[in-house]
Formats: sequence, C-alpha cells, structure tokens
Amino acid sequence: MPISDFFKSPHLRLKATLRIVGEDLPFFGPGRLQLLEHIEATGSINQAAKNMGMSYKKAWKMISSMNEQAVKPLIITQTGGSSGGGAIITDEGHEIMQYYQALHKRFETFLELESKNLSL
Amino acid sequence: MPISDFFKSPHLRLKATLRIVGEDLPFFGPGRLQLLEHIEATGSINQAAKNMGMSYKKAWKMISSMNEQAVKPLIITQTGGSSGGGAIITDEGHEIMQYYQALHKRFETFLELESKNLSL
DNA sequence: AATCGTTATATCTTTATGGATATAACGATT
DNA sequence: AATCGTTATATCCATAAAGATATAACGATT
Repeated sequence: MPISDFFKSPHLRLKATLRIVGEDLPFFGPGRLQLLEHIEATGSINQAAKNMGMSYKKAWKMISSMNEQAVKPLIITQTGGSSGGGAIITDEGHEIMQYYQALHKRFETFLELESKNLSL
Repeated sequence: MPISDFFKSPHLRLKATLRIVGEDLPFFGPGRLQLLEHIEATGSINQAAKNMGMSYKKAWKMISSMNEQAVKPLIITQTGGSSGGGAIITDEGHEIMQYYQALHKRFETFLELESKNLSL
C-alpha cells in the first residue's frame, strides 16, 4: 500500500533544502544562490534585494556571511562613484554558483524520483 | 580546484533535512520519527518528551498535526486508567516510520557521496 | 563643492516561536 | 470516593528573528 494512501491531502510530496555549511553556519543555499543571480543581473545589492522582495539588511548579512567564510570574497562591493556604487560577483563566486547549481540539480532529481515512489 | 579550497573552515559539508509534507504543513521528518521512537519505547508522550528534552506542548502539537493529516491516526492516546494513560503507535504509524527510515537512509547516502565530492 | 544612488551600520519595533506554568478531564486501581 | 500519572488545553513570558527606519560614508560626475 503506497504511503500516499495514508494521508487525507492529495498533495503529498517530499521537501528538503540543501545547504553547504561550515561549522554550522550556513554558507551557501538556494536563497543565496538566488541573491547572487539577482546581483549579477542588476549590479546592485539594493536592487537585487528589492527585486526579490528581500530587505537590504538581510541581503547584506548573507553577503557578509559568505565573504567572511570564503578565502577570497565571492562578491566585491564598491561604495560611491557615479552610479553610487554597486556589487559584482567574483570568479570564485561564479564557481560556487555553478557548483551549487549542478549539485542542486542532482538533488532535485533524487527528490523527484523519491516523490514518485510515495504513491506507488 | 575543489570547492572546499574556497573556504577558510576545514569543516565544510552538506546539510539537508528531509520532510514529507502535505500542502506545506510538515507531516513527517526526523524530529517526528525520533518522537515516535521514544513513544514506542516509553508508552507515554510525557516520558518521550522528557527523554528527548522536548516540551510536552511541542510533542503534543507534532502528534496532533500528524494525526490530523492522516486518514487513520498514527498514534492513539488514552487518558486515565491505572497508569494515568498513555500512547501507542498504530500499524499505520509503524509503516510510516519504516518508510521514512528507509527513505532517510537513501537520502543520507546521497548526501555523504556528494559531501565527499566537495573536496575533490 | 553639490549631487546622487549605493554600501554600511545602528537602533527600534514588530512578529513568531518556544518554554514555562497552571489546570481540568480522565479512568483503572485501591 | 480518593489517588495517581497521563492527556489535553489555555495563558503568560522570554527570546530570537525579521522588518522598518534613519543616517553616515563614499566617490565619480557635474
């Protein structure tokens, strides 16, 4: 008897969030990936946060946390200048993004496979 | 270049918690499995919670949530009686426990494999 | 020097979560 | 009926997390 038959709701599924952590501090996860993607698109922490509906404070803390844990920063920020400043993703940042994206895809594949097993 | 070389801390690893969810309410996860294991061992929500260092309130909410989402309850409770009452795991509860345990093992295997990949 | 949008940071408030506490209901045993 | 340990439930409080707001520093451009 499939597990899904034990439940009232038909929307049964598996859920998990995958994070790279060091010493129990979160280092990289889905939220941070999305943030970096928005920073790359906008060149600004501020704009990225707004587009995501995230507070600047939270975005800045994420970036600070990542940069502090990394040997070389993943994001370089600049204050002042004609455009007021901005942020760019470093090569290291791009490498992490790519690594996590690929890892996350394998992870999702695993979850989807197991989710199907719930109802058979 | 392995991803772990980007980080100061040598304790880099992957972390994820796997949950069965329905309509975004948590239904079953590692905490609830552990709770059911303690209930099975003690026959009491109260004792199980104490042994886990969990408040009775939290334990009860978990049980209530599970039972409400399931077609047939996973835990049956009884109040009163010579021993004051108690709780037992139903057959359905045992099936979920077994299913989740096996699933979780596959999940952990995946994570361990990918964790090793971090440093090569 | 004045402007501008951004980064950087502090402070205050709000909200959510969990813990602690208290108490009633229960029912087999005595 | 009195006892006992448990379930069931409400209320209050403490702590933490998130949001809102304010402001200074910055530096290229004008």
